[in-house]
Amino acid sequence: MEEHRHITIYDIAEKLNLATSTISRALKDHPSISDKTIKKVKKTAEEMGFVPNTLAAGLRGNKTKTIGVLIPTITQPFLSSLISGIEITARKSDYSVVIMQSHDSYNDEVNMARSLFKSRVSGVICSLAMETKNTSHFDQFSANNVPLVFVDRVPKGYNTFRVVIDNYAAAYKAVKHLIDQGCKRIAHITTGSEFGHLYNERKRGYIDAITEHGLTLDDNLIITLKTMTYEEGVRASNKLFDLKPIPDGLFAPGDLLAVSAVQTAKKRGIKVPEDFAVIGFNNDPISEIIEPNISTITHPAEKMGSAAASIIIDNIEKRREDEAKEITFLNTEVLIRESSKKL
Amino acid sequence: MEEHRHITIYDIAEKLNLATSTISRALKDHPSISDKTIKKVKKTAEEMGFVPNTLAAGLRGNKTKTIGVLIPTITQPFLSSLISGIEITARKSDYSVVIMQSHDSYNDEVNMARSLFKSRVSGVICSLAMETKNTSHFDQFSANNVPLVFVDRVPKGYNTFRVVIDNYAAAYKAVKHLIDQGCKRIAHITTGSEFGHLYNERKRGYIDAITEHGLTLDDNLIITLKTMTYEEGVRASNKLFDLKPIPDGLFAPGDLLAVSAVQTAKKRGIKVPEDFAVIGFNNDPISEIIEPNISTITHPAEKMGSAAASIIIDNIEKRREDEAKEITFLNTEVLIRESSKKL
DNA sequence: TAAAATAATGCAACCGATTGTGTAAAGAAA
DNA sequence: TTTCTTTACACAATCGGTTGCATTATTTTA
Repeated sequence: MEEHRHITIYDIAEKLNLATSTISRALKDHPSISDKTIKKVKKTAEEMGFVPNTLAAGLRGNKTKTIGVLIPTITQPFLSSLISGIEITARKSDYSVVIMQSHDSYNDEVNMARSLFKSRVSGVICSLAMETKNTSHFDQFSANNVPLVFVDRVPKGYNTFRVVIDNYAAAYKAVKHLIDQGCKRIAHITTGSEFGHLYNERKRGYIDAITEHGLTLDDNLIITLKTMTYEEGVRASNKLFDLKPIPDGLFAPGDLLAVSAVQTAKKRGIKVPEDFAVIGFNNDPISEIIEPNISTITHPAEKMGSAAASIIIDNIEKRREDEAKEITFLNTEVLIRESSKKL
Repeated sequence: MEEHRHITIYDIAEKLNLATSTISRALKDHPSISDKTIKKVKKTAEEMGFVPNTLAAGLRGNKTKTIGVLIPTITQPFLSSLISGIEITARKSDYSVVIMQSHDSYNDEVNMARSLFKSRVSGVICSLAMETKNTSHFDQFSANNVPLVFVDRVPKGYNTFRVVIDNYAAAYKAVKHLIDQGCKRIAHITTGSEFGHLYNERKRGYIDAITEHGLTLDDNLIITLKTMTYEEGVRASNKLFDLKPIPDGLFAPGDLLAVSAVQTAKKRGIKVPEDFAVIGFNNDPISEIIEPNISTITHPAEKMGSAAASIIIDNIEKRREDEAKEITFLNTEVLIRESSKKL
């Protein structure tokens, strides 16, 4: 295991009595280099164990073939699938993926954005931290022509690419499904977030579905949580089950919450779905394992990651015009399983 | 959103009538620069919006402050927690983390290792692909003094850092616990892997615990699976439940398998833990949500990631001697929950 | 066969920060 | 005041590919 210096194109050039420019071009099949030379150079490079130095190339060309990913956390099924999609797509075009977790902290997000910028990433994919209200820390990317794609948790009124689902429509579909199953008093769990936010959109979908189908909106059936943890879900569920006539349905904007509701119901002897139908959101792995397994809304995490990565790459390679920062909507579907199937 | 060229130390140097070397040193508080100059330089850099170019620094110093992570997939709770630990620790020392997924493919792993090497990562953390028998594709790192840490799925007889748990001991403890609960015919699910592999170590622990406590080893109680999916787990469980006297306990080397067994048991009217006690492995989130919740072995994923990252960083910053490529063992504990509590 | 056109390769600047060495300026000791 | 130290900064090479332009070799056309 002796340490040996990296082989460079200079070494190859010297050995073959050629110029480094020729080596550089030969290695990437430049048309102005003869086939004979190309073959010879590649063979020698191989023999000498040449490994191109990405840094040098990146410095010269000011592009790093690296995508920065800035998300709240990677230990959530949705987000880890998202990254998986990004990574797979990036890799196909030989891009690397660097990950940073904001842990939903605004300050961390700001610092990490800076850090990504410093490392000259070729593009950035971001799902905003919960705390983030202001997105000016992303201006550095736009100002320097670094493609930026927001995914899932996107800012409003910021002119960049966005890859999202239609949260309003998805929520509407979910609630509509419960109504179709005969539910009359449908509860909802949400989180206090400003207008336009994903959870707010879902809430809007819930409200509209209720009112547009002749049901009455009951504020007592809407529980607002600060954090969407399992424990909080249990608290919320208990609150709902303490109501005089308990609700007969629940639209939870996340599967973990749905699970907590189902389990709390079971503990209190409330039958799911007969007495209490539940539909979640995301199609997390757990939703199909729990018993009864949970109806949910599919959330194409991996596809979203893939789409985001494609936008970045196409934009860099200029296969796509970068005039319009369009929004990409991906499809969601109602996945009916046991927890909501009354009929 | 006009595009503006990046500000460099040359720009600062020109503005202040100083040499770039002075700027460079001033920015990092070099002792040979006067405080006055340092202050002036930093202020100007700030004003001009200077962002250091990591690439240039990396090229010059041949170090990138980047840790490459090469793992089978990130969508497994254990591995995403591992990455989380790596990222958090790396970030504290201002290191970036690039992720690649081998998807348990040997070829992908080889290519990705190359790719990481090309991008001159400062260190590599790897959990081996299932397919991987041969680790020569990691020689390039050792040969060039790039610290390499294997985590969890580590190769045998390869002189690098390793961060692992004692799989043998953990399995032994798990089975011992079942025995303590009164189990006599304990089943085990495993996968066909060579000697020294993690699953094999767990199997060894299982076998020794059985034999050393006066129980008889029964080959029919050991099911070997190709892949450790939920569906395969159901198949394995059904096989076990088809035996004349069914086993009265199961040590599953993963929580998903344990869950599949518990649920299959319930479907067949077998009571858990009364008729069939189950203990899993990893302490995946699902294990404490499922009902009955599953006893398991804690697997300190995030700590392992943290430890691995620390080894890399300490090694680079030479805070640690890099002579001995020691093995770091992290603790595991038996987490007793409902699925195994007979007493 | 000379001139023109094309192909193949070389030269050298460049990307931006780092750092060993050299030098001028300022202060201390003689 | 002169000499010796420090202190503070400048010079210039370096990391390793990349690329515009110049030059030489080869082939085609006149």
